[in-house]
Amino acid sequence: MATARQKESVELLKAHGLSVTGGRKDILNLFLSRKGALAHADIEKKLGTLYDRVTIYRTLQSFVDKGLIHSIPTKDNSIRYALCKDECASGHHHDHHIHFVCKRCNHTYCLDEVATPSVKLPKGYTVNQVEMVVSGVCQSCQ
Amino acid sequence: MATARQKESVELLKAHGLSVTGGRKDILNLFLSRKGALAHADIEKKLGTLYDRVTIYRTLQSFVDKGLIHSIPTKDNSIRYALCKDECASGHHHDHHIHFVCKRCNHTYCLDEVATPSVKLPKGYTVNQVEMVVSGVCQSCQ
DNA sequence: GTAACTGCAAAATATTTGCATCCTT
DNA sequence: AAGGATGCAAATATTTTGCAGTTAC
Repeated sequence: MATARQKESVELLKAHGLSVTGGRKDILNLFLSRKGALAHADIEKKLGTLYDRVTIYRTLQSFVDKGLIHSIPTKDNSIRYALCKDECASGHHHDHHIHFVCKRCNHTYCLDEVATPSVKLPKGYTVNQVEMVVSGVCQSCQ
Repeated sequence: MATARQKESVELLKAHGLSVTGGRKDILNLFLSRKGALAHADIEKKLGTLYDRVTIYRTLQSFVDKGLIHSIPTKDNSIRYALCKDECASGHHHDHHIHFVCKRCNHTYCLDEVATPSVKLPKGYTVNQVEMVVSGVCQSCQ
């Protein structure tokens, strides 16, 4: 299992044009193992002092640039990131799914099975991207 | 005009249980005059050194607490605030409208006339609040 | 071997807290 | 007069930048 994940993360990194290093594997594994979004602070907490805080910043930025993860808008000044699905190309994020934030456990999930509903805007607006964040109580916390 | 707005802001503050001070009137007037959302940094820029940065933080927090403004989730760690409509009670925000962020001018608007579409979540999720942020090009920037 | 990644130090920025003073009610 | 708002100083936290050493390819 751990080995399978190791292989998966290496493949993912390569597929996105990122060189494979220990830090990147570890951080990517966090995303792969934990089905949910992670903020910079979460990653720092999980990995302890294994890597420098700066490295985590730069790693997350590279991941976003190469389309491996996407950021989720929040109301609390702590951007959360989640793995992209295959449709996300480098620098071109298609977040067609909605995000769910649980008020109890504070986890953020990508609900890939729920598509973003379409919106009709007033005349004159060009729509480029739609973000939807739903908050409430998740399955595990009911 | 300026007088009318003065009166309006005083009324609004009182109606929300906030004591009326110069700083609060000035900050609220910014929201009333500029039809769009403001981040902390915007306010600081507009008001110069008139008020301490700390005062702006605390003022915005009071406004949110009392239901005068609401925060809009962003992807860039700079929370933006916008005036609430009447439905927003103290500590109880009903943001039934969607938000629009223009990629050109970077302004954020509340599109009050566009209701948030309803979403159907998988079994087990309780929906509490729905946030929708659309990015694209606004009317003025077309 | 070269380009890219990393850690460390430090700068720049953002946010919070405590306290004394002043203002609103 | 009393409670709350403000300014200032300072503590904390967050993010960015530069550079030298190391590593992936």
